[in-house]
Amino acid sequence: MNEIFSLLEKNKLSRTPCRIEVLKTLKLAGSALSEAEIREKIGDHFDRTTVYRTLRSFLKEDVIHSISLDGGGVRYALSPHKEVAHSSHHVHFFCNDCNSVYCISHQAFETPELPKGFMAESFDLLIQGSCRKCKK
Amino acid sequence: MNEIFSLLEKNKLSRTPCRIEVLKTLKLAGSALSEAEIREKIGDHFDRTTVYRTLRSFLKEDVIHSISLDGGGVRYALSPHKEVAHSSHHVHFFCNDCNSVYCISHQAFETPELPKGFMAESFDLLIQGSCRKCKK
DNA sequence: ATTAAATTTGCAACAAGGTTGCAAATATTT
DNA sequence: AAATATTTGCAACCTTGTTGCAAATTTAAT
Repeated sequence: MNEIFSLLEKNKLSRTPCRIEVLKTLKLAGSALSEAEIREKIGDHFDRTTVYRTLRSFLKEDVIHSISLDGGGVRYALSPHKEVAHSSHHVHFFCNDCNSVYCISHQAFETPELPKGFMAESFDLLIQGSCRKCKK
Repeated sequence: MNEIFSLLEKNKLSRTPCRIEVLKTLKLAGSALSEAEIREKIGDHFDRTTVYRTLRSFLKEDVIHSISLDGGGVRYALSPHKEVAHSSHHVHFFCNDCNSVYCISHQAFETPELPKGFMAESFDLLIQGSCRKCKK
C-alpha cells in the first residue's frame, strides 16, 4: 500500500481514490488488464470516464504502459521499474487459451535488418501461444 | 488485373465489385491501409459494412492479414505469397512521421527466451521509427 | 483550521471502429 | 432461364475512448 502512495508521489499525481484502486488492481493482477477488466475488478465504483482519465495520467508518467493486441484490444499494465524501462525493446505474451497478457520485458532480443533508409526507434514483440497455466 | 481474378478464384471467393476494388486498392497502395483509408481511396462506392465483410472474408482465406498498431489502430495488407507466409514470424514497420505501415515479412529474427512453461506459436514484431521517405 | 485555487470526478453526449439481422440485389449452379 | 446460394445496403447496435461542463474533492496558502 505504501508502494502505491510513493508511486503516486514520485510522479506528482494526487492521491485520489480512483488512482489508488486502479494501481492496486493492476498490481494484484500480475497480468495486463483491459479498462473493462479493471473496472470490473474494482467493482463499479468509478465512472468509465474517470478510469480512462486515470489510465491516461498513468501512461503519461510511465507508471503504466499499454499493449495493443492482435485483433484490436488494448491492455494496461504497470511499467517495470525505471532502470529497466524505456529500453525500447518490449516483449509481451498473449495466451490464446485464457487471453491473459504477460509482460516479458526482461530480456532483449535480436532485431532483424531493415531495408535501406529505415530507422528504428522502438521494437514491440507480441508472442502468442499457451501460457504456463494453460499448457496441457 | 488478372492477378486479382486469380487470387479470388484460388481462394474460392466470388468475383464481386467490392472485392475487386478492395484488392486493387491494397495492391496499388504498397503499404497497409485502415478500413477508412481503403474506403476513401475507392471513393465511397460501398457501404462500410460491406467493406468490413470483404476484409473478413479475405482474412479468413489469408488473402490479407491485419496489423494492430500501438495505440489501437488496425491496418490491412495483402499477404505475402503462400510459400513465404505462415512462417509465424511477422515484422511490420510503422513510420511515426507519415503513419505508413510496411510489411517486412522477409527475414526472420531471433526470438527471446520465454519463462518456463510458456509455449510460443507466433511472433509479431512491430518496429516504430522513420521510413525511408521521412528520414531527414 | 479555513479559505482559495487547482485537480479530479460524474454525467451526458459524441466519435471511430466494428458487428448483426434482415430484405433486396446480385452471382452461381442446374 | 429458373432456382439456389452469396453478397449488398441499411438501420441498429456494441465497445473503446474522448470532450465539455458543473459539482465535488484535493492540495496549497493563509
